Amino acid sequence: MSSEETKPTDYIREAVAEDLKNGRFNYVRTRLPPEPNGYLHIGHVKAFMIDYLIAKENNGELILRFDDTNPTKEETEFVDAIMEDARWLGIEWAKVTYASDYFDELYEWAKKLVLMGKAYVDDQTPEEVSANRGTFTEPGKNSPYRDRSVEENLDLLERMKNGEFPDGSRVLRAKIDMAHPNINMRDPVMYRIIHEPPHHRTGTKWKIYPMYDWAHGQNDSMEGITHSLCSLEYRDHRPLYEWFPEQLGVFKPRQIEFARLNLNYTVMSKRKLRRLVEEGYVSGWDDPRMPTLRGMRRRGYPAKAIVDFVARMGYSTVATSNSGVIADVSMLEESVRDVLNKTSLRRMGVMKPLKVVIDNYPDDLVEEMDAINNPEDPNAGTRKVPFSKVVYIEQDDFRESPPPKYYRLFPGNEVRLRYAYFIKCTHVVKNDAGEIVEVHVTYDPSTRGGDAPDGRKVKSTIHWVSARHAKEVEIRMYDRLFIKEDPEEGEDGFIAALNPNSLRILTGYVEPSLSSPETGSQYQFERVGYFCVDPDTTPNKPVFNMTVNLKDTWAKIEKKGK
RNA sequence: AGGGGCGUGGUGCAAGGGCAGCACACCAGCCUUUGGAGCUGUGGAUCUUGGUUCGAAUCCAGGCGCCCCUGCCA
Repeated sequence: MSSEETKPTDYIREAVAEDLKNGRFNYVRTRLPPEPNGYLHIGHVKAFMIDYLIAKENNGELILRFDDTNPTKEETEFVDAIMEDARWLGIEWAKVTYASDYFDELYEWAKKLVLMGKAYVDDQTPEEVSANRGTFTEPGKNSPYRDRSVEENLDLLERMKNGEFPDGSRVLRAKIDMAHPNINMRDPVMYRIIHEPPHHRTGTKWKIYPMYDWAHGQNDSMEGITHSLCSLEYRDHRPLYEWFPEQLGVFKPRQIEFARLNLNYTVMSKRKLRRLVEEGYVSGWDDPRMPTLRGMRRRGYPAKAIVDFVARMGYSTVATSNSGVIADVSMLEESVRDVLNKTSLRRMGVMKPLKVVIDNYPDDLVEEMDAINNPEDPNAGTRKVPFSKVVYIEQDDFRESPPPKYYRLFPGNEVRLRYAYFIKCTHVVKNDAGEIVEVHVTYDPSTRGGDAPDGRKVKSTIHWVSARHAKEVEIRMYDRLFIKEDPEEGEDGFIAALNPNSLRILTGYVEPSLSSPETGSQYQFERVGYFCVDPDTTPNKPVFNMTVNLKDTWAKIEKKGK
């Protein structure tokens, strides 16, 4: 119906449609192959969404298959975490499988290859294997064990499997072409020996484990995956991906690659994220500054915003950096604002309080002002906000001597306190250090609610909180984690590029309707930004995370003036 | 250097022989009880050289540039 509903199209969807049309496949099945060794981050979402959507749009199904082929790296805890994050995004799958489910069958297929003379056991040391692989410009050398008899290969492979040989002593290799210009085709390793630790699912049953190229493609085939979507760096593996099922005479899925998603001002590599956590630069994997889904969720990014962002980004085969593309975080932030603007309840909260005394307001009077909960959503209704003689306003909303184009409060100027009254500044009170501690104003009683009966206008409306009704809260203001657009460059460079001000903790005041907020709930603090209630909240002390600020036109003007 | 991939405003994507368009960013204005939201408008791009063609971002050739590949990681 609306233009938003027009189906996005791209070369991947086109390829799938074509395969269906010309009969290469008569159904669609995709797979999500995360390795359970880390938490999901925004970069993963791109792959998750295309796999999910391609299946969904074609009435097909998605299989979530954990790629657990290396017991030295994988942990069960990540299996649950990955599923939880994927569900949060709204991804649905037909079933969950594990590469390890297919270890037996895969082993049979390997023996078949040995029988065909297409695979052999190599006794070279890892160093020899590496040295004999050749270089980009020189061909590799055949292993001296390359032409063993089928019987010997079968026997050795069986004994490898049974744990008769130590780690690293032998591997099973595909027999392809040691002179192939594509290094992946130079007799790639299929199985290596790993005794410890036990596998998280198969325990100590296996002493050999399949390599990615051997396991992944064959698992795709076994599961009847039609479209195996992966990132650009696997382009070079495609000949091998196709070679195995070709030899075996089994079902051949189609692999299609796309550019990975990176964001500027952040790092995405597992290793670097881990360092941030382990060395305490952030509070954990769910630190609101992390590009992990857990971090973004805690920060208050709606799943929909992340999904929208990735959809807006599109798919391509452009490789700007690290097999992918570097998106501008402002696009993500705009998606977040887009969603939150429509859904968030408005509240008033003061981040950096400045005391304002309304000299002509009765000392003990308290009035209840009507405030709109969400101008974007009439159904959200209104609420009462208490008003009294002393209020807090934002320090930024007052200047003793206003710069050009400053419309807010300054001596002699009249502004509106949102939903309350017009006030006019008369004078300020300073402490010994010369800092302004109180601003004195008078109010116009006829402007209750915020409109002047005489029709006069004010150029500015500012937010406020009644001092005696205010609830003190902790406010965590976030900024980008890194000061450099590309902190990835260099090994240690990213630590040096950390933004020292990525977290600032403030003590602010919020209106009483927020005195015991529910963890996870989201609000817009008017004129400031979107905030969500952090799990660190206690009944005594609510903690708010700034999800994203509102666009700040004044800040822009001011910056330009300097 | 060998193989593979890719070059469209600042960023991310469209257009696939026929007026280079969208989103974000940027700039100007309108509107406003959020300097928010919304609305209107401006500026800015086809890596380069040559070829094919009435016509090229698109097809061809050369050049240049960027990304990936020499794990018993995925």
